[in-house]
Amino acid sequence: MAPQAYYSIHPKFHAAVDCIIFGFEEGELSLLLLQRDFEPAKGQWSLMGGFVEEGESLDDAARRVVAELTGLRDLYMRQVHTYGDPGRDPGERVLSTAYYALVDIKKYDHELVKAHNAHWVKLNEIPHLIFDHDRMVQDALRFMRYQAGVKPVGINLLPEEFTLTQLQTLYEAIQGEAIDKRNFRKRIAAMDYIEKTGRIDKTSSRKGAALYRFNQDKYDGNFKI
Amino acid sequence: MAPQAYYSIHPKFHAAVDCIIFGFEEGELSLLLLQRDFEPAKGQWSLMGGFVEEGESLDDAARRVVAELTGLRDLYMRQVHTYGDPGRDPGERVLSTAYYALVDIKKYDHELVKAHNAHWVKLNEIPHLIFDHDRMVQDALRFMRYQAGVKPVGINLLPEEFTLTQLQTLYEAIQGEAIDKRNFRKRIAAMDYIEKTGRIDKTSSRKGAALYRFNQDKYDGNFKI
DNA sequence: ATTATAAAGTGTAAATGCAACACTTTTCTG
DNA sequence: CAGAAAAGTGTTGCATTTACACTTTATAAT
Repeated sequence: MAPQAYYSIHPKFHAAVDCIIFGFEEGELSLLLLQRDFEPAKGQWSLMGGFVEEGESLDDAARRVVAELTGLRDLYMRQVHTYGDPGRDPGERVLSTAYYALVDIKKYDHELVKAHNAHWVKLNEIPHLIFDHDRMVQDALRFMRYQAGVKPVGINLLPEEFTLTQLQTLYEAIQGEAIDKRNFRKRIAAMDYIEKTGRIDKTSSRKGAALYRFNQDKYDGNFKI
Repeated sequence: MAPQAYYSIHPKFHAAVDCIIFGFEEGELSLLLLQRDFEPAKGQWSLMGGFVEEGESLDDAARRVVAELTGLRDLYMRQVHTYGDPGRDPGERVLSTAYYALVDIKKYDHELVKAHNAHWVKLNEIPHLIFDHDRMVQDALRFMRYQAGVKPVGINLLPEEFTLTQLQTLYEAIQGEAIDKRNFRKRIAAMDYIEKTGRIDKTSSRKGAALYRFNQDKYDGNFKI
């Protein structure tokens, strides 16, 4: 039996990635969703997705797809799950791998987003999405929440410098419940990898709030030895 | 543009599942691994895997593949991750989704396992595996450990009735560290869904140890209001 | 029959971590 | 200069977790 025969008796499938793109604004989490002006499912809402190309890894495909919509590279992205039920895409059979991405909502490319007819939609205002995208969003949200409870991934949703109030509001949005300010600041103070920059943000209060930044090196250092 | 054209300009890929099959014996976790007497990579060690067929979901493919090797159905299985780097399979490009399965090591079909040249290998004696299967095992182990810390999935590795010593030894194997007996039993006592059967196991002690069983209904009930 | 053995089974006290809680400071605006 | 609006700051009680050692029971050996 020729070496290739081992593979060729088996079917092949389209492979896609679908991206759950999280942003944070006005104290709430939002997703960047497409109001599709293209087939299939034209007119309906969906996640941003795309097919995996030859020679492209799944991770690369997900990064490309997010960059096509937002113009942003080097985002924090994680694979969530792969959805493979026959019939999940009513057109042809497609295996789709969901990724979530965290973006600083101040930074995306507005032109690209407009060109794709995409919109930031607050978490509790999300419309029904096509195919199994609703479930993808649920799974991604659960996974992102879990990860945010374990490591400081949420910081990817904020600008490089942020106030403690912003950070707290973010974590309240992620967890979906209020956090005590003093307990929160105590916890942050114990994280030496969240450090004061010395700069002051005057945009949101008269008194001004200290700006902080995430120090990746110090964070990595906590796990050595 | 014909509806199909949307899909057909994109490449298709082989889709496989690879299964990390956990068992528990002699106080240690083991994996059921193949010593391959077939191509590709004949002679090397690998996970049990198989291609996804037409009309078959990923979950179904994983269940089928595990059943082909063990004869067991209705196992506790969870998707871990999908591996899609080009070149991860040196033959042709294959996207592979890893699943872990938990089996009661007393119950598998010895004939089938022998026919596949598969062997139970203790976790700390696992040889190098082909392709990216080493990484799959690491990812599956981490995920299984996490899940075992959150819900009582480990019970799927034990017979239906088990002693508290067996259960403790299992959790020590999963966590990789010793647990205090009195604290462990206190915690179990607080779980009303782990209940005494009234039967006694005399095989491992002169005194005899009470047998317990997992009550799925009571467990589910704990989450209703 | 007695004793030795081997695992099962059992409670308390200290320490740590987590949650609850309210007022002062600062600066700008009117 | 008075008021507003957000930033910033410690302590105490409660709950959870950890540390820790002896008794009980049935069988096997003598």
